[in-house]
Amino acid sequence: MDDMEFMQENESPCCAYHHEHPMLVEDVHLAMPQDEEMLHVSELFKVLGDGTRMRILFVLLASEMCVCDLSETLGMSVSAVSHQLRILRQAHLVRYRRVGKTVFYALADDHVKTLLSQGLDHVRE
Amino acid sequence: MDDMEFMQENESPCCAYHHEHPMLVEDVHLAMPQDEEMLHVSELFKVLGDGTRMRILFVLLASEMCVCDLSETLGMSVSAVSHQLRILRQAHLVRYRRVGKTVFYALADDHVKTLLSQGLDHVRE
DNA sequence: AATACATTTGAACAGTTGTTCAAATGATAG
DNA sequence: CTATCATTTGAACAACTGTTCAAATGTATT
Repeated sequence: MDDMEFMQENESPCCAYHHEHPMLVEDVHLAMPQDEEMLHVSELFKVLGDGTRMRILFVLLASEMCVCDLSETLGMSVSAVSHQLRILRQAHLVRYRRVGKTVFYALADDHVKTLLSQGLDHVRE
Repeated sequence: MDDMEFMQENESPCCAYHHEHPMLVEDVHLAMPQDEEMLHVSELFKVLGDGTRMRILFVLLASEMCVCDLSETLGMSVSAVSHQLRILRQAHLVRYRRVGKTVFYALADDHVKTLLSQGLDHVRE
């Protein structure tokens, strides 16, 4: 019955199991990363969460490539590919180097490879 | 000069480095996962790519929780949380169990924990 | 049954996203 | 400097997404 008292102290009890452990909600808040950091993580995944960008990354996993070859490999316009490369660049998922008029793109680092294979593992599980 | 001949055989050369290795585009296609599989991966990441869903997952990383406590912890309406839980369920990122009127949600498996910490690692790097 | 509770669902709306098309860079060669 | 090539950028548009609100489930209690 002490527990019931505890539960009624809270402003908005919402179910019989509300705050099963009375401090749970507060504890969870303390254990969680900061909101800002979680939002950064979700922004990273949002960039990975597009079919075109994912296909670009898997192409680059196989080989560094210039924009026009990417365009041909994916069967999309150069412009569409370039727009997506911009988003991948901003998320630090790819790096690029310029050689004359041509720009070659590649995966930024091994971290990206890990994310891709993690994703594959999950859907193949 | 043999290389140049090779390059000119291709229908749409697009830059001086087009098909630097003539078979590159074909090779890449062979090395890549099937399109359908890559799209599955991007759908997984798309689900992870939302701030609300990411916060839900980090709460559940700390503790299994009922919908109303999730709602309170996140400062959002029960309805909004439930809509997002549905999406997380469909992606097999969470599981749930019913106890009376209450429904408790938890992370589906350790695979999800790995994805979350991978994401954190990447943004903290 | 009737009521209350916890959650889910559907429709609607504003806000976001990806592609296309046309125009603008940046780089090289003549 | 002009022309050409590879890429980037901006604006516009249709398609999609997340929240809200109201109504509908499902579950236990009386």
